Amino acid sequence: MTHPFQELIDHLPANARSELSLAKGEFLFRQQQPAAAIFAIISGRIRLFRDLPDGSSVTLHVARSGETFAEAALFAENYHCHAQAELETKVMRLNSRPLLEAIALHKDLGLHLSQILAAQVRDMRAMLCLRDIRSADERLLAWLRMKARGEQMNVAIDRPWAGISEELGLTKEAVYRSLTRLQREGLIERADRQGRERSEVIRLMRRP
Amino acid sequence: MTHPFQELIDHLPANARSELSLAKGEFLFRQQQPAAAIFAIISGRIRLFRDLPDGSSVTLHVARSGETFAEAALFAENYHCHAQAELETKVMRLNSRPLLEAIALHKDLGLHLSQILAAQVRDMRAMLCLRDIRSADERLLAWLRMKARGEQMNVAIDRPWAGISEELGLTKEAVYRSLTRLQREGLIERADRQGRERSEVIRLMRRP
DNA sequence: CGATAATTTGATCAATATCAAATATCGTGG
DNA sequence: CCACGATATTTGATATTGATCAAATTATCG
Repeated sequence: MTHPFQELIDHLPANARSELSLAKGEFLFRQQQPAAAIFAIISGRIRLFRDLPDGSSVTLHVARSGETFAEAALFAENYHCHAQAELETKVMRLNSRPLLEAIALHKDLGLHLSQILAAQVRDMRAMLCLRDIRSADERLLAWLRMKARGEQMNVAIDRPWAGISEELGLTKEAVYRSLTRLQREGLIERADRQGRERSEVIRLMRRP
Repeated sequence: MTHPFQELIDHLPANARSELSLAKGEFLFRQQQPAAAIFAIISGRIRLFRDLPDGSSVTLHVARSGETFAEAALFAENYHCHAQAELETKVMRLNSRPLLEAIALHKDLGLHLSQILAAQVRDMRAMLCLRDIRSADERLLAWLRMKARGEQMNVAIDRPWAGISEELGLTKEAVYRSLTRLQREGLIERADRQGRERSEVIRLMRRP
């Protein structure tokens, strides 16, 4: 798995990064603790949440395999939330200090970091936009359109629909049913279903 | 209105920025057109959407007053979507060239840009997280908790609930009803309702 | 004071969540 | 290669909730 940060990582001294393993329930860092690194998930899942003065807490993010998190910690004195492993989890740790030094030295890196973050902003805005679509069919269709590549408007589905459903903010049942409806209405075609590559391709049909 | 980009803007030569007025329906830029600037909305609303090979289109974002957009255009050859004013709209335009030059010169600016973007990423992740909460009451409560400041857990509401409802992905009716339910259950208190400052304060009650 | 926008309450409906269960597929070890 | 368990996909029945449409009330601003 190659992270968006890969190029940054490659320009860092070896001692700037390390790999950590966390048991389920273990904390990667705690709210208030001095911020010293940002992270990328290799495998597993980390929940970020904040304790509030009234004793309650709010979840701010659940980071999954391949994702980075705590980027804002680069610019903060302390972490503003807890990071707890929800599963046995492996993360890559990038120390702020050498990262900032590398950026100061090599100004392309700073821009590159901005580029990575700008892409994330763009993608997340699109996901938020999707969430504004109330109808399951329309939301799924919009998601497929965003993912579609090429003149053919094909979308390769490379992971279980259950995960995609979560991303869409729908239950898996709702998504499966939408898929059948969209297919029945001729808006999509499903192919390669049986392939041993455990992958499926959705083709969007020309029909604005 | 002070943008997050303000500090960046202050470090730019005057000719790097300009203010544009768009009529309702007018395009700020078009998909495929060479990318030459990023923008911040002064007033009005801009919809970003992409045309797809099959003739359909998807909305990627609706940027509102105070927001910036097209940041990724800094790093792209061409715009990857259209930007169209949904209302009469004023935007601040920041030309990519001088912006990139200023960053190359003054490396703090690059970091500062990263910082702005990292904050946006953090905030948007939190908003996405909110959307995963299905119950209107819970979602609103979580939003209030995120916004709450200080030991007192007060939230200043400085704009109509209709706008907040949209941000939450709920209708205004749903939000008003949630507010009364939460109040009835003693989870929140509403104060300063009548104030001529047209603002209201929600106080979260200690009750984890 | 009148006009406009914001807040509130009500009734109804449609859609998705939920719970349950059947079928299909995949991966693995024998 | 096959059997078996785990995971993924699919379909069904039902309930809940928020969307929608409507309308009343209240606040805000000239």
